[in-house]
Amino acid sequence: MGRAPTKKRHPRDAADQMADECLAVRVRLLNRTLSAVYDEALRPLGVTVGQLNVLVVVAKRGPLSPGDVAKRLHMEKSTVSRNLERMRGHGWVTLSPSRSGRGQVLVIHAKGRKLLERALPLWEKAQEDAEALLGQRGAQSLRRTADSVWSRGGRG
Amino acid sequence: MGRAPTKKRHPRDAADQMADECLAVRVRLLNRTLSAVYDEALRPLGVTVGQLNVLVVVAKRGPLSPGDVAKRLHMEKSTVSRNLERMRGHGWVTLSPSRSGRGQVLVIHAKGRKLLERALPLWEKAQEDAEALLGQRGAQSLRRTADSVWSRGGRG
DNA sequence: GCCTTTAGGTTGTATATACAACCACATGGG
DNA sequence: CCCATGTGGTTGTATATACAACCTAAAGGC
Repeated sequence: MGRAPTKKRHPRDAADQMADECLAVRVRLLNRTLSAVYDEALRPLGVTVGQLNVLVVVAKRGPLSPGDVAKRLHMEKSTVSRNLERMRGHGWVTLSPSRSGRGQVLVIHAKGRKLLERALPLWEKAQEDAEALLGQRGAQSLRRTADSVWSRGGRG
Repeated sequence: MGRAPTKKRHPRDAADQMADECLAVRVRLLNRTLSAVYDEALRPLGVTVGQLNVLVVVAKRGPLSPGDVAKRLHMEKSTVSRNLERMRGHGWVTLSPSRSGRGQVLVIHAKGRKLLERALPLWEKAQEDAEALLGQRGAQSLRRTADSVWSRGGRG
């Protein structure tokens, strides 16, 4: 057994290949890193960047259903359901049964709008930090890429 | 200067600005989307892409401590601790007290190497799908950006 | 008008993640 | 030697996420 057995000739080890190329490990790293930047900035307001993003959708798209939020953000309906549960607890949004047909409607509340206003400067700071971290090009490309995935999946 | 009406009022709503520019909502979207692609592909093996990524680090970097894994992947030590707990349960790695000094050492097991081998083709399929989703340029830029963040943070 | 189908939401379970508090022990000072 | 300190890991708690199972009520078929 002095020498490397024939099997030894993997052009590259599975581990090497995944480490060098895997897109998942990279997007997950960026997710952790950037989410931490925003969450830290927003902490004084007691809101997370994920919740803020949902709030933005509700604010912009007027009365809409939880299912619509899920579609727009490509999230599981159960995830949205539980996020909204917390947000309703804070009084940022209300959920009421739809008058017309089935389903329910979300509406942003005064408290929610207030939060958006107060969050803006903190968000801007985080956004700057994030941009510095990614670099102009990285940031721009991230936006372009995400927006393309978005429209394919039907951001509408 | 020309004319665009004096935007005396909110130049743009807070919600509009965040929706149009926020990097966090975008990286989070990509994370959900890509992780789903890989997790679905890997499901037959009962491993998640996050676990696979940790396993790759252990495989490549030989015996190393949980803390080293955390540093390398920019994860919380507690997160790593619990991920490893599950992976140890599957027998993919072992954790033993370090002979020299303090701390512990992780080693990949035969089962773990086997898993890497079996995962490779499934991972390749997922990687192709992911690349198709992002586009060549998006994928390349994601790799470049993540790798730069990585080295700054000290991937070494 | 009933009954079946199905869409929209919630609940159960599990992983991933992070912050804070804690614990255990190796190390270093005296 | 023994104690003080600091590092590495685990545990407690909370959010984010997803899949599967379930529930309820609207829609449709007949």
